Amino acid sequence: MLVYNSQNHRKQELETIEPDKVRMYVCGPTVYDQIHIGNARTFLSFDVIRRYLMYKGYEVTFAQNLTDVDDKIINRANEEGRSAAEVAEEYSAAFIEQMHRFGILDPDIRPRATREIEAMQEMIALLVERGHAYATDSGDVYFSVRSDHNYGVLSGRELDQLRAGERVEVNEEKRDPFDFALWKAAKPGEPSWPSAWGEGRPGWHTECCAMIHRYLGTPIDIHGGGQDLVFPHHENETAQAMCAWGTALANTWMHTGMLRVNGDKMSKSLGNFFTLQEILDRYPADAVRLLMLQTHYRSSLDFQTDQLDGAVGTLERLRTCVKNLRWAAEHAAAGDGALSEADRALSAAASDAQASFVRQMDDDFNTAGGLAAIFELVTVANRYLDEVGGRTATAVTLRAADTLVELAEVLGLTLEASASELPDELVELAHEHAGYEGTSPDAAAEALLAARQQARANKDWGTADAIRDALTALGLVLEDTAAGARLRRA
RNA sequence: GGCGACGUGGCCAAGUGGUAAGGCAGAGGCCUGCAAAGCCUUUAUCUCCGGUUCGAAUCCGGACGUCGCCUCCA
Repeated sequence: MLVYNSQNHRKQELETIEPDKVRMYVCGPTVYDQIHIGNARTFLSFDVIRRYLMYKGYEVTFAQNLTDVDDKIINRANEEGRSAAEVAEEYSAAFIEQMHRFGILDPDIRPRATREIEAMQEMIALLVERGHAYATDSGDVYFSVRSDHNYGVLSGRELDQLRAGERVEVNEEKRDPFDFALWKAAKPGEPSWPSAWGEGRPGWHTECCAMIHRYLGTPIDIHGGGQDLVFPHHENETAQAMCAWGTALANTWMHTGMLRVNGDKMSKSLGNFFTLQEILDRYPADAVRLLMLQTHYRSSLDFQTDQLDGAVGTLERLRTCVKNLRWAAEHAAAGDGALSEADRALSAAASDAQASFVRQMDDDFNTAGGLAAIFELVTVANRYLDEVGGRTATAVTLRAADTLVELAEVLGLTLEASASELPDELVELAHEHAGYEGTSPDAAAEALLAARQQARANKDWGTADAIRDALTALGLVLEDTAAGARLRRA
């Protein structure tokens, strides 16, 4: 399978360090606020990438950090008059909760910066020892970009070019304006840890690097993040790894495209800033997922809320198709076992969908193409149900349903909810309309459907519609199919 | 100023050399007592110009336009 490596701008055959194993790391959030849908898009992309690698049979070890000590956290804590640890804890929990809501699989390893101080200090000490970092009188430790002749390899930048149009941060202690902090001396009241360079805390670029080294070993197969992290974050990470351990940090760098909202860059000043929580409060997680996956992960994604309304219906179409297939298989008239031409066509379509899905996803995780493969099977399946009526071939029909469910699952989309129970109100309703005397909602439903069928047979449309309207009021949809009437949740 | 991405039907979006996937929305039709679900039909030569080629949305050059990064933003 081909994977685009943003370090050399090429799609390359994925060759893992260990056979059939993938070690991957994706930069997690700085936990100072609710994450927004731009963050969510990145995490979703890597969730699907991970799921697909597993689907292909790789044993994936996935690590993602929580940056729980940082300027932004400290600022927020100061504004709110509480400790940085409290702020970090609140938003760490919120992040994990929202990831669960969004259907993102938990990482195998979720290190937190504040618990990895020792590993970071070891790395910093090594960099100082090798002449790639230096401590200042203030107690900061900086990485010396000029000491690394490879600096810029990831982002394709050169220090001197950067300098041309760049305003320079005034800091007389730095040897070069682009030197970045590995360790920051603590100011009063800030969280800090003792070190050889005095009380302080780690710099952002240092965290990921040290955690990767400790938990996954370097190099890893895939390192991911948003495109905006290429420079300076990932550039700095790879520079540290190379200088500290003499190894690349990652063989493949993957970066997701930025998300915009209704045509504009998402920003608080424009008022188009959405948190994941807000969106998931308004729309089903799978609809958001479906919409995002219709765009390739490397493209910028214009997030439009009116498209989201459409995605809700699209998702329903997928689920309805699976339900209809299952229903048809259950209610199929017994046949002689021979497959008709239509049966064989459906069977072939299921195979084709599977093959096409893999072909698309093998090409740098083309989820839009993968979805197209799924929809093509949906269309064929619906046509099949339309044509054969009640004479479906059970095995073939179930296989089509299974294929849809399986492929969608690779994308993290759930097409079949666990069977939900019918509401108790049906009993009362059945008593009223059908003279039902029992207590089982299921039996009540059957009685109601039977009563309505009788009314329809008598052309008593008023009664038939009254029953259907009452069911609708309970959130149930009644559908008349070739094989009889059926109930489903709205 | 430097680095990079992109410009495909009303909207979104796949597609990197052989005559344009898919989704949403719209229109017409079919099925239905009416619905629901679904089916069928219907809308593009790919920003523009030039070049390479038997042949380009796809390669090269140019123009116009949009966007991202270069500020510890996924």
